[in-house]
Amino acid sequence: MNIRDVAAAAGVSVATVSRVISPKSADQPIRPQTRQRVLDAIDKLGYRPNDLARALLHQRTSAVGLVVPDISNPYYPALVRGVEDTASTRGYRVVLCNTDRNVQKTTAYLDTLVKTRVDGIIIAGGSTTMPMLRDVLQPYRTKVVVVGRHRLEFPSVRVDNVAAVRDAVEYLIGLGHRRIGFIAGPLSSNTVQDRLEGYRQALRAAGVESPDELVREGDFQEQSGYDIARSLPDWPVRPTALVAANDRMAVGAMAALADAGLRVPDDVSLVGFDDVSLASYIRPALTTVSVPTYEMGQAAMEMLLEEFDEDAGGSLPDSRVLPTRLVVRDSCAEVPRP
Amino acid sequence: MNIRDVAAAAGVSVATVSRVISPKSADQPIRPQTRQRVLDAIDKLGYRPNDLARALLHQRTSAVGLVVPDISNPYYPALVRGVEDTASTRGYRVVLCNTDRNVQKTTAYLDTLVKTRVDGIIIAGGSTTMPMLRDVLQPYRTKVVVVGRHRLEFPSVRVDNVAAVRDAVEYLIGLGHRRIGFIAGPLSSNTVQDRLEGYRQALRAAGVESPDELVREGDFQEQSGYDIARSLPDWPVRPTALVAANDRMAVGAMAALADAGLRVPDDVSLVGFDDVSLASYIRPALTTVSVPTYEMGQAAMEMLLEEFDEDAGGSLPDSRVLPTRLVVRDSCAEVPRP
DNA sequence: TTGTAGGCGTTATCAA
DNA sequence: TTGATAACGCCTACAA
Repeated sequence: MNIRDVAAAAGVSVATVSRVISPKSADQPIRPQTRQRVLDAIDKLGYRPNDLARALLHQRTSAVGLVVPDISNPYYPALVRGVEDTASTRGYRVVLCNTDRNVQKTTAYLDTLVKTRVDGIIIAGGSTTMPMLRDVLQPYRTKVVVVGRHRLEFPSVRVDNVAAVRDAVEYLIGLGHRRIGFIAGPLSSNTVQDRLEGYRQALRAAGVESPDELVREGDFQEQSGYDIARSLPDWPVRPTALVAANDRMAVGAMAALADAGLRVPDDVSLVGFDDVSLASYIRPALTTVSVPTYEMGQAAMEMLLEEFDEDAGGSLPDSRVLPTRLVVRDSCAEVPRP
Repeated sequence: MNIRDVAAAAGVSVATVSRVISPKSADQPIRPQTRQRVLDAIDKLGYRPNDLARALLHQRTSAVGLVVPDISNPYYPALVRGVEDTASTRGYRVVLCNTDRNVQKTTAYLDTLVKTRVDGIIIAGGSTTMPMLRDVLQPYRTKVVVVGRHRLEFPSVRVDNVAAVRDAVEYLIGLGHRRIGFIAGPLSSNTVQDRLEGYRQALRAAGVESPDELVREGDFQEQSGYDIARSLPDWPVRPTALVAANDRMAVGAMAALADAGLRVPDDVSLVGFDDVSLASYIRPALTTVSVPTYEMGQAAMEMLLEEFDEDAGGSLPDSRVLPTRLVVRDSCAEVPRP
């Protein structure tokens, strides 16, 4: 079932059929009567032009690769939708890749994406430096946008994690808290490093000590937040407030505190990060840093589109930093006076 | 940058290069020395074979379309991962499509998928009948698997929603509950209809009345669960237990009950559906029906692969019904004795 | 063991 | 206004 079948059925040449189905068929000179014959044939046969052949010819696939660590992580679905919505309205389709932050998988996916000649790739949350990336992509001028801070010289969209956590911690300090714990994600992650830096900056600016015992490394999953907070009664320095590097760990921590008989926020204040949709539905509702995840996906795709236009005379898009916002709900209170 | 460039760089013909890079290059007769020359050239040039051209030739793209209502719905990420993991280990890539249950979008996506000649399509959660589906796909022998109950004659993977909710309600009845409310999703959804049917069956079997006021229609989102449960004190018949058609609404309901000063489970018992990851981390931990979402994605992709093999002499896969399980946590208690 | 050439389905160029 | 044909990049008979 191809253009030749249609041509035969309509009694015209393939060139004529091509002119009818061409995206810019408007300005093609065709006798209305001929066009109709072709359209009828197409309809009767259920013919759909083969975009593979078109792509091969035009050297453009209208496909983009979207590389994320794990779509199961509640942080990513909104980002993916942001990308996908923007892509589809512009006629692009999205190939989804889950790397689990695994170098092997990442390499394999990039390889596939290059082999299928996607027009561009959006890489989100990859903490690995991946020096090979440039090399892999280089011979094929595949456009790239990264989401989050990377040590790579690509256009990027991100948030100011340092400032965001600094604000959150300053808020706690304003409530009188001095012993503030930090539930970090994997310390190898740039994002986590930035959030930790924001935490330290705020404490330093307030002239507050920040002993290392107050910083604990989790893995971004609920259970790690649970485990860390569950041990709180045994900490040498007992914090009156906890800041988690993401909401999943915050939720885990909240469960642990409840199980330990500690009340939030009366005994311990708690701040999360991301503002996933459930944050406002748990009780107490979680005070957290809202990250415009959907908009980040949107922005990333838009930047990729700009890069595509670059060949048509545009310029390389700048990196964009999107704003975060501290959403104050019910999980923080003034420091308890003993 | 193509096979000809490599051939030139290696001083051989394109056929020789092809034999080296061919997936079944093992049984190709090539002088080791020649092969090495080719490999060196490939390496030096950073060449990657063009899968578009291969696909055009072989009439297989190694791509599948995955159509979901909305990846932002916490139900879908695990399913998507199940599909994607299985696909990638078998050398397939996944094109993600979000329809928002919108017929327009769905049609547009299916059109794109057919035009790009994906080998197969997995359709999850589409409540629309879409009679056009058959027609669109027919001329191109695109294989299809649907997830969930559909009025379509495709192989499907699903769970027994009727039995699952029946079990849950029987559990509540066993705890002494008689007035049990049901927070439904959109009643147009087959899934919701089945869950509602399970609810009714259990009540009928126990000889319990189920007045219509006890069934309220939500939209699967947290807020609708919240709104419905928030009005509980005003219900003409006040239930001692609530069953929600999914966890998102259950979580919303739990928040509402807390805000209304009702204790879970002491005043009202609550059961969810899906067992999303946060269900075990809210307090009280949510008793819910566990749905093997990841495995459903896995199964769907496996069935698609079987369909691919069908051309090679296999048989059309049967539909598969995966088991659910009632996960008892802390959100249900015996009916309070007034 | 290696090379030549036709074709996968489409579009663009050139003629008619 | 329409038609013939050469690409796009690859693979696979068939020849050498």
